[in-house]
Amino acid sequence: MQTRNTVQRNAVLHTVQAMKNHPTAEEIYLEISRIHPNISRGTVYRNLNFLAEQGVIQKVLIPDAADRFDFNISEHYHFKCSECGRVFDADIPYQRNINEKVADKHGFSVTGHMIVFSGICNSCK
Amino acid sequence: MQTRNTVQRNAVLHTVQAMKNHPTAEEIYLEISRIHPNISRGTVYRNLNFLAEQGVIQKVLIPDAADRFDFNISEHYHFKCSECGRVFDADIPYQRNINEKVADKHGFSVTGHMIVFSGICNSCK
DNA sequence: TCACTTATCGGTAACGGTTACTGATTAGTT
DNA sequence: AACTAATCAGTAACCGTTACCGATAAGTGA
Repeated sequence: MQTRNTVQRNAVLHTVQAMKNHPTAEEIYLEISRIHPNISRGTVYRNLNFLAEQGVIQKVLIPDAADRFDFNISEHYHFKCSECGRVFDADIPYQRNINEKVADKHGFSVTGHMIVFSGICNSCK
Repeated sequence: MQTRNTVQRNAVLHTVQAMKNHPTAEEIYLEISRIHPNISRGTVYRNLNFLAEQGVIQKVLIPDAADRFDFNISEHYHFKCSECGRVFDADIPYQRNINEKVADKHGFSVTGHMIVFSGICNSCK
């Protein structure tokens, strides 16, 4: 199956790369709509998942909230403000060793982990 | 506001404490239905949230899946099998220090964090 | 022991976020 | 330029969960 370079797909990619605030699919849709008023939510969702699948962007799963999308595809963690709901990067080193600890303890084959911190962000306190 | 000791609330509590597999609300509902066939899903959800709010049980948020409920209210981590979707405890020490690292780095007031490991469980590999 | 109040109930509708379906387009090949 | 199938816009359906409603029953106080 060949993949195509559509204006919609490019718009989704460039919008994610331009928005550096871990936007939700809806926020990305609203942003793109300003330039492509006819784009469909379904198209945005489809391409976000496609691009994340390809590894060009990253899908960030936030508990109890809509998924976020990140131009930064490196392994890193996030902080969610319980007041305003905004998501920020948590710049601490990736804890690669804890994967092995869990693997050793339980025998699972551990492929990765995610960490989400919670608390109050600077502008909320 | 007084709180009441209803048969439904007790059934929800005891069922969570009896099921040690991080059940979802639906699984708890199905289990209780065997003894209380008329209980409503809404009642199960309401009481699960109530009991979690009280700290009697723990709500475990799993990305991209239904919430789980845990009789074990201590701080601990979880592993989700990407094959069968089951959730297991990940018995490694609670990393209390990383909260401070994030707080120091960003200035946020960090109240906690969650870690979810992913990979393949023993019965799936 | 019996009202009385109101927390909680069962049943169902609505919600938010996301995916699946449809027939119509359109990108990339030949 | 013609062709084919990936992708589109639009909309319906999905899943997990919460909100609503009139009915029920748990705990008080007389």
